[in-house]
Amino acid sequence: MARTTIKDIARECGVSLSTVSLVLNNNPRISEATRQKVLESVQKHEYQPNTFARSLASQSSRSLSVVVPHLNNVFADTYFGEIVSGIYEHATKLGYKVLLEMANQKFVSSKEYINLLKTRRVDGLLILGSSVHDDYLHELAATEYPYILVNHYFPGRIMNFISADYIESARIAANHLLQNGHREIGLLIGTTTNTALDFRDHFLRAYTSSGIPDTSIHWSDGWFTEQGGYEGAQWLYERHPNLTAIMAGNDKMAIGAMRYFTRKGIKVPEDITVIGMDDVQAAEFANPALTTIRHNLYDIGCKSVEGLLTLFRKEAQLVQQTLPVKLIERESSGPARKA
Amino acid sequence: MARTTIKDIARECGVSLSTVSLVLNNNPRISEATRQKVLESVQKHEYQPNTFARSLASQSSRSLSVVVPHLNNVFADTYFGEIVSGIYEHATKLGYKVLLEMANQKFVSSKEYINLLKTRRVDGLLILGSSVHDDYLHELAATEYPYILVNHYFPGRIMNFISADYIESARIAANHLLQNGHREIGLLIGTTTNTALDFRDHFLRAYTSSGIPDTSIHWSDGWFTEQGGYEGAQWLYERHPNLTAIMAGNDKMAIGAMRYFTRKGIKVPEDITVIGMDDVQAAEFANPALTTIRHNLYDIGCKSVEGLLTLFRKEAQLVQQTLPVKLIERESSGPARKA
DNA sequence: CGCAAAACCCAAAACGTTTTAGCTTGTGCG
DNA sequence: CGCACAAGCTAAAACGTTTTGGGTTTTGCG
Repeated sequence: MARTTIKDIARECGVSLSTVSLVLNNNPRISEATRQKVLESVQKHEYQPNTFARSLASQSSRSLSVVVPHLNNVFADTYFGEIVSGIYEHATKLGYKVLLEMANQKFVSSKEYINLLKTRRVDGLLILGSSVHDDYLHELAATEYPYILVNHYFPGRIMNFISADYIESARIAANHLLQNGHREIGLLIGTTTNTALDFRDHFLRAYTSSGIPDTSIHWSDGWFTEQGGYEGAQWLYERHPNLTAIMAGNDKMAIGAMRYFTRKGIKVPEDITVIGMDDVQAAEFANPALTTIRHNLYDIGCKSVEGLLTLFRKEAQLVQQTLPVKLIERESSGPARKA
Repeated sequence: MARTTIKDIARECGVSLSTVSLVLNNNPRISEATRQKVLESVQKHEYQPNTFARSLASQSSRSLSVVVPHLNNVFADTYFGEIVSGIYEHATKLGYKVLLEMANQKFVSSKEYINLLKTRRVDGLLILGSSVHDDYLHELAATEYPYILVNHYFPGRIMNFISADYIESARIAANHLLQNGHREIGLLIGTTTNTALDFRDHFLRAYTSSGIPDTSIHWSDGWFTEQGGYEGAQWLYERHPNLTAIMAGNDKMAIGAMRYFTRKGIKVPEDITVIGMDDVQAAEFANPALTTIRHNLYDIGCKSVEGLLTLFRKEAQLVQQTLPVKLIERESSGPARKA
């Protein structure tokens, strides 16, 4: 019942352990004949190298961790889900295993983010949904360990990141709204991420540079959830009933906002335009279908794995990449209603 | 720059490696004095045992794999997401790491499901979203390795599972519809899972045993997605415009169905009732809010981890558990319209 | 044929733990 | 006082690989 080990293969083939190991690692120093012999035996016994022995000896685990934020039911969040899908599929293709981690209190206080790397449990970290308050990231950045901030960044800091272009997103969104005659806008977006802050600033800038006073842009902080969107929309609308459009920081908030308006008997898009961001799958199936800025989260996941690998291979010191975005027009946006 | 190892701790404390190891594993054979001394040194150096050395020596990894089905963007599926959340949080609490796996072609053909266990890469498998066609499961079941089918089962087979009560779900749903006067029902549910088949059979049975002929229940196969729901609703409605209710196999299908009806100008619930199953978060924020049978997926995740542990500890040979469900009435269901 | 260089393979150390049999002490009891 | 036994600790084997310096064989060439 004992597992077949490299030793069994070596014995059967009449070669040394090292030879088998070298074959398994595609080392060119082994002759084709020996290689074949070994591979056959491997096939025959369905031999699988023990990962732990391998990792122990080679000081590398060929795994990476996905670090998600500490939110309720976070894996049910499609924003993270789409990124994780990209990460998983790309990592697997490249022979890497994916571990799950959550950046909760314990993760931070026990410095698990360093320990995972120090113990070589994983070769690198892909950090999702971090916030401006995650100070531990700076400690991580000060080490030599490979990590990447996924769809977040800290302007001016030397940190690895892969992110959608939030500045371009702001421009596109503002243009779309301007072209449709919207002058009084409600901005529904949190303040816990630099991406959101960048978006807000550049959205404002786009409006003011079109000659529209920034007093026309009303802004509400809030969680990036349906609930947050619902409440934010209510807060904004009760104070500014002359709004003709809501621009939300993500699709979930937009969907929450639409829900508020529907409840109130306010029609989207006839009475008010609602625009989201990300283009998660739910956007298409929202009612009405949501106009949004597509961020291709799946692709961001893939690119992040790619970036991590360049760090593994020491092909780069710093990975900083901004990915293109585009407007997806569906049913929830239209011309501003007449006052 | 070398990591501190058990050796360093041993040297500093003037004890042997074994002693340190025993302390770390809470072995009672070590005196309190020595224990304290060692623990202090461990604290001081922020010593972390190397997981791989540990796993290699102890033949156990304290990790488990979540196996999700091979679907596009599967991690963005909130059904799986809620279960994974439960699994992750409960596993972490118990000191287990969580690895991600997808049951794709390669996973099956290369017998990865056995290899993971054989190489002790993980101690057990939690298999989500399996289908009646997943024959590899029977091979797995024939081994001694710990695994659990999550929210799925094979009636009559000796296999470990934890699942919501689909039979009770069928009864509850049927009752709700019967009480609201619905006589012509469209059943929107796949045939790829035994849970779905059980649901369908018992739903039919509940109706026929109320004296309603089974010709009043119209049924459409389909994928468990919004798209599947949309198309299924269309298919059913075009053939049977006298339907007054749609019962969907999950919330996503229900949401897809609602979308179809809204597009068609058919009002939910005034013209037609739509009921989902699972109660994922999107159900609450659907438009209108979806009436559904709550399966508490998060809890199913927790219970699955629990079950796996009883297998690890050999406290049970077989884990088979059915969890309670309940009706959540929201806005999408109501009395049948008058003919 | 002889020799240097190239090709191929191996031995052994290293990776950092767990685990168990057994070795010292110390203790209690007759 | 001597002995049995327990308590506390240790030595050493085991876990299954990778890696590298060096040894042996083969090849090519003069």
